[in-house]
Amino acid sequence: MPELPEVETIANGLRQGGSDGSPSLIHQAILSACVLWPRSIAEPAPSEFERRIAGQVITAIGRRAKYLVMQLSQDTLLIHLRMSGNLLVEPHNAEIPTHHRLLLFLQGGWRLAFNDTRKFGRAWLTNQPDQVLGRLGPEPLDPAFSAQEFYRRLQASRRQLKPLLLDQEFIAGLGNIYTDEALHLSKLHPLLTADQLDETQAAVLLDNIRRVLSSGIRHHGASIDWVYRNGDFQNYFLVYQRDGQPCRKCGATIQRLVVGQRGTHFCPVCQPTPEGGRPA
DNA sequence: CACGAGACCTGTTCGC
DNA sequence: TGCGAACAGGTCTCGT
Repeated sequence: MPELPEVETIANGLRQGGSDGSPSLIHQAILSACVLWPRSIAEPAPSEFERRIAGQVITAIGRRAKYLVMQLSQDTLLIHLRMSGNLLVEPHNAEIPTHHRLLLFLQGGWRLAFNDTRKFGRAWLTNQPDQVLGRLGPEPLDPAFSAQEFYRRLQASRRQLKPLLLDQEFIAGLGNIYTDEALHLSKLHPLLTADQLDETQAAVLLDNIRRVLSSGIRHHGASIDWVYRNGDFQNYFLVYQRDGQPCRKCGATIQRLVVGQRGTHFCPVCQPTPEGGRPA
């Protein structure tokens, strides 16, 4: 489910508290933890995770790329939601749903639950978060990340734009939805290679990456199926999962192809096939 | 270096 | 209705 805007929305919700009366998690103490699916804990071992997190206080909640970052009094708790993860604040004694993988029991009768149907998500409890986050590329919404720097990085690669933008070491936080949307707004075919872009196209692409991410955040993310249903950005998709439907810009039929084993959606008229490329 | 396939998982949807 | 295939917001590892 979650790309950058969805994780940002979740982090904001945990920081601010919910409309259902659930509290902000800032300054809350974690009384105890219960690991329900051991492989959801990347490090340390589940038993040590439970022992070590107990008694720590949540001091800050933020996001880096698609990672939720919870600063605790001694350690940092990192959570990556991967395909189907979600975080929920619930009454501590509520019935435990099937796909809950980790529970953190808090003061005041509440618990933080990590729910993850497909079990791809992971949590790290560490005092060296950079060992997990260190390889990530630039944060796209960071104003210090310049168009010139983005162009320089594109020039250094011969990879196709779609898989390159999904590579978290190249730029951190984009996923399948926002990549397809940003390429469409930029009128760039997903199979163009990075070094084919000129400086102007690079600047336009970065601008549109920021535009779709900001719009996604403004709409509290996208809710496509049963997983995460807080946002409505899905109502504004221009290409993602719109194959067979008319392009909202030109009326041509949106196409789908598979690139790097990911469904890829684009308008064949707005985003013409690159020179020498294979037609879609 | 770049790419493709397979793993990791469960659930929903689609075609016959 | 049943049943298998295809597909899903992500990332890692291995082979070519």
